Amino acid sequence: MLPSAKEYLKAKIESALSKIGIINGTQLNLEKPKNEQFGDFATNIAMLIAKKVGKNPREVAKDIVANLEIEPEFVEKVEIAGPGFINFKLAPSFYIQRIKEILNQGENFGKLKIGEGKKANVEFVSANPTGPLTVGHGRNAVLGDTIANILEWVGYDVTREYYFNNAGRQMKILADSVRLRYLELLGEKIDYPEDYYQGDYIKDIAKMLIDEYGDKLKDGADLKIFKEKAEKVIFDDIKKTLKRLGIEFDVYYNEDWLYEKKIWEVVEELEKKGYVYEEDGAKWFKVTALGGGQDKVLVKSTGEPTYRLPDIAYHIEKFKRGFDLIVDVFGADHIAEYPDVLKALEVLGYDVSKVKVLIYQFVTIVKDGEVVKMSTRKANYITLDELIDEVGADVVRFFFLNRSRDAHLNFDLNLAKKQSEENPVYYLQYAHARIASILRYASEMGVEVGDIDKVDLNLLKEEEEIKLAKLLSEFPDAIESAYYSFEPLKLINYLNEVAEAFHHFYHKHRVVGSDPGLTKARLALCLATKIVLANGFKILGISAPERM
RNA sequence: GCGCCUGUAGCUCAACUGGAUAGAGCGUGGGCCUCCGGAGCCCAAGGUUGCGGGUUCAAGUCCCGCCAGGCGCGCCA
Repeated sequence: MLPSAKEYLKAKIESALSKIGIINGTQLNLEKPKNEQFGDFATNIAMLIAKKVGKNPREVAKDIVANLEIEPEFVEKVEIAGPGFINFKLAPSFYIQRIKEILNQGENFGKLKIGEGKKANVEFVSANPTGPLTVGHGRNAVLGDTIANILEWVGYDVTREYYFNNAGRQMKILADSVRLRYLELLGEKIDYPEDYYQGDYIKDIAKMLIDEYGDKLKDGADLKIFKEKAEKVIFDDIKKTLKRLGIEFDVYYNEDWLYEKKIWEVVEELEKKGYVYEEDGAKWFKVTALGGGQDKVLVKSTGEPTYRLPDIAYHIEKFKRGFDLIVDVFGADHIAEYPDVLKALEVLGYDVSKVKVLIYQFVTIVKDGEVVKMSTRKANYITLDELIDEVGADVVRFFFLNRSRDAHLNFDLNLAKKQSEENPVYYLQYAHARIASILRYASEMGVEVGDIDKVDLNLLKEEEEIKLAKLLSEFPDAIESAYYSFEPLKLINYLNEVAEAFHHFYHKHRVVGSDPGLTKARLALCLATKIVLANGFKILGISAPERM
C-alpha cells in the first residue's frame, strides 16, 4: 500500500529539517490550502521556527526546500509562497492509483484502526419514560448514534447505552395521571391537576387499561399496575420512534440498580478521602476543595440521595465494565452537573480523561413565529415521530447533524416541510443515484469496469478527474477528523465536496464514450465515488438510493 | 450576580482548531438538456465576521472589556 500523501511529505520534511540541523519541537502541520493555486498541501513550519533560528521565514523555507529529497514521480512541484509557506503539488498519479485501493476495499474503505482492541460506551437519549420523544431528544439521539457509528468505523467495539430512571417522583405523577384519566373514562368526575401530564397519550394508555381490565382497577389504591402499563407503552413507543431513525440500543441501564448498594459505597469512599462533611443534617460533597464553585448535597437530611450520587455510581460502573472510552451526550441543560461528577471520579482514582462529555446546544422550536417552551408535562412539544412523518428519517438525521454541536438550533416547524423539499441531503443522495444510473446505463451498453488491475487509470488526466480522485483518497482523513473532534459535521462537509466534485466532473466529461479504455477508467472513478459516498452515508445513518 | 454556549451574506449554517482572496444551501437576477438523471451545472448581486481594545509575520478563530440572545446555577431529576 502506498503511504498517504501526508505521511510521505511529513517524512520528507522532517528529514530535511534534521539535515539543516533543526530539531523540530513543534507539531509539523500539513494542511490543505483553501485556494488551489497554493497546491495540494502547505506547511507553515518555516514561519514557526524562523524566530528560533534567527532568520526570516522565507530564508528558512529556502533552506528546507533545498534539502528536500523528493521523487519527481510523486511530487510535481514545490514552491515557497507568501510570508514563508512551502506549497506542495503532488503528481496526479499519486491520487489516481488510489482508485484501485478504493475499489478493492469496497465497503471497508475508510475503516481505521485507531480504536482497535478498545471498548467504547456511548450513552445517549436517556429520556425517562414519561412521554414520547420530542424534537429536542432527536438531536441527542441522532448525534449519539452517529458518534457511535464513527467510533465503530475507527475500530472501537461500541456499546450503545440508554440510561433511565423509572422510580422517581415523575413516574409517580405519570402513574397517577393515567389513573385519573382511567377513572374519567369510566365516567367519574375528575378534577385533573394542572401539573399532571397533559398529553393525549395518557388517555390512550387509560383506554388500553379499560380494554384489558374493564372497571376492575377502579378502587385499587395501588398505582403499580398503572405505572407498569404506562412505562411499557411509552418505552415501546420510544423504541419504535428510534428504530425509525435506525437507532437501536445494546443496553438499557436502569438507574434503580444503583440505589441498593452502589451509591452508598460512593458516599463511603468519598468520606474516606475526606471530601464529605455534614451540615444541617445533610451530607455535602466538598467541591470547593477541588476547585469547584460550590459544595453540593449528596445525601439529603431525609436520608435520600440526590441525583448526583447515582450519576457518579453509574460512571464508576462504566469504568468497571472495562470501557476505554466513555462518551456522554447531554443537552446544554446538563452543563452544570457533569463537572461535579468528574471531580468525584477523579478523587476516587478513575482516569477521567477516558470520559468525553459532549454537550450540544438546545433546539428551540418556533411555531407560528413564536418560541414554544417545550415541556413533556404540559404537552407543549412536537414529537420526533411527527417530524419523521413530515420529512422522513433521512432529512431528520441530516438536519440534526448538519450543524456543529455548539450551534443553537432554531427549528421552525412551519418551514420544515418546505426546507425538506430542498434539503441539502438530496444533493448528496442525488450524486449517488446519478452514479448508479450511469453504471446501469454502462451495463446496458455492455461496458463494465471488470478487473481493476487491467484498467489504465493513467488515462484520467482531466483536471476534474484528478480533483475528484484526490478528494476520494482523503476519505480516511475526513473520518479521522470527525473522530478526533466528535463532530459528524466534518464528514458531511467532506461528502459535500465529493458530491460537488463529482457533479462538476459529470457535467464536463462524458463517462460512457467511444474510447473503451477511457470509459473503463472513468467508470472506475464513478464506482470509487459511489463507494465513498455510500460508506459516508452509512456512518451518517442515511440511505444511499440507487434511484430517487 | 456567577458559569457554559452563541452572534459571520436577507434566512439557515460552514470555515480543516492561528494561515494566503471568509464559503455553501435557500431566497433574488440571468444563462445551460438532440447527448450517460436538470433533485444538476455555470454566471451575477449580496460581508467593516455584534462593538471596542490587545497579542504577532498572520485573528472570524486566542486574551480583556462592553452589547444582544440561549441554557444553567435546588436538600428537583
